Amino acid sequence: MLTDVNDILKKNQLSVTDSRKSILDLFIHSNGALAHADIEKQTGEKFDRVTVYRTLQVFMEKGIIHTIPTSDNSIRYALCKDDCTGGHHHDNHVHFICKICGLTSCLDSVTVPEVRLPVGFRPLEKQMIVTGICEGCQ
Amino acid sequence: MLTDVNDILKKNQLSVTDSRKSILDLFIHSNGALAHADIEKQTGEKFDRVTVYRTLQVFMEKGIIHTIPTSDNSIRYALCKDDCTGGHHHDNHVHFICKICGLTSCLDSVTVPEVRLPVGFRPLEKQMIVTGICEGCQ
DNA sequence: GTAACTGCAAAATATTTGCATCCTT
DNA sequence: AAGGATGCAAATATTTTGCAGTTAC
Repeated sequence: MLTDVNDILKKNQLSVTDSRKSILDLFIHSNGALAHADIEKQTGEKFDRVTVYRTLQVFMEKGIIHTIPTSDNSIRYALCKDDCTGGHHHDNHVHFICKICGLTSCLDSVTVPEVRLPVGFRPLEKQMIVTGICEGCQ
Repeated sequence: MLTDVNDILKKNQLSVTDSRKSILDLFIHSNGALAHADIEKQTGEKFDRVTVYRTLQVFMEKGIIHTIPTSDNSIRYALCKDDCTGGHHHDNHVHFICKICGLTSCLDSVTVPEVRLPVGFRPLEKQMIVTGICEGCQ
């Protein structure tokens, strides 16, 4: 997996700018998923709120990050693996949300199991979110 | 399962009011999950937006409804089964979202499968959301 | 009658859009 | 130099809060 932000941006035909570098770097060095607010704070509010929105949007379109929906309306974003390109997400891993510290992590080693749907429903993508208590909060 | 709105409200120690009756009735007679906006429209905008917020909140606290998170930030609500009481949700069914018509349904007959998490993660609840094409849109 | 619920107004928050300026290539 | 990205201002949308009047019990 590419870890140099410049390479990742170039590979995705994005011009290399300050905000994109910083935000991408944040994702690479963070061990959990990030909410919009986290990104603003952790970049020291150096970038305009609007820039953060647009950067996240572009990263989503390019398949660099994906969203993790949560039941409390707070969307979080996390890095995709290499095989997610051009908005086609194959993130077949389980997401874990800690009830105590709120840490939202991708359990890359845990694949979402298959399920058998009732007749008439054709599945295309599946997501699984487990909430509980994480390593650090035990 | 109780289907009379008055009974459900009383059983949950809620006073029986117009808005609560109408909104609960909506849930009972709708075959998919509802977003805030759906509820406003389908009640003919008879109730204040704020009342809808507060009603949903109370229904959530009482375990009458639960949320279904979606990746596009649009939370939807659906009726809980009987065994969800006092905010403790045991909705172990899979949720399905149709890519075409947007219908969000609870597949009550499909249970969320077990997964084995890495050491250190203690699971408490799990959710599974499958997106695809529903019966009507095939 | 009293406590709880509603609607209105308004505050607070979140998201989107347009446009002039600046930066990357 | 040209196209794209950013920041600012402002429009729009969403959610929350306070309070006075109304309704359920």
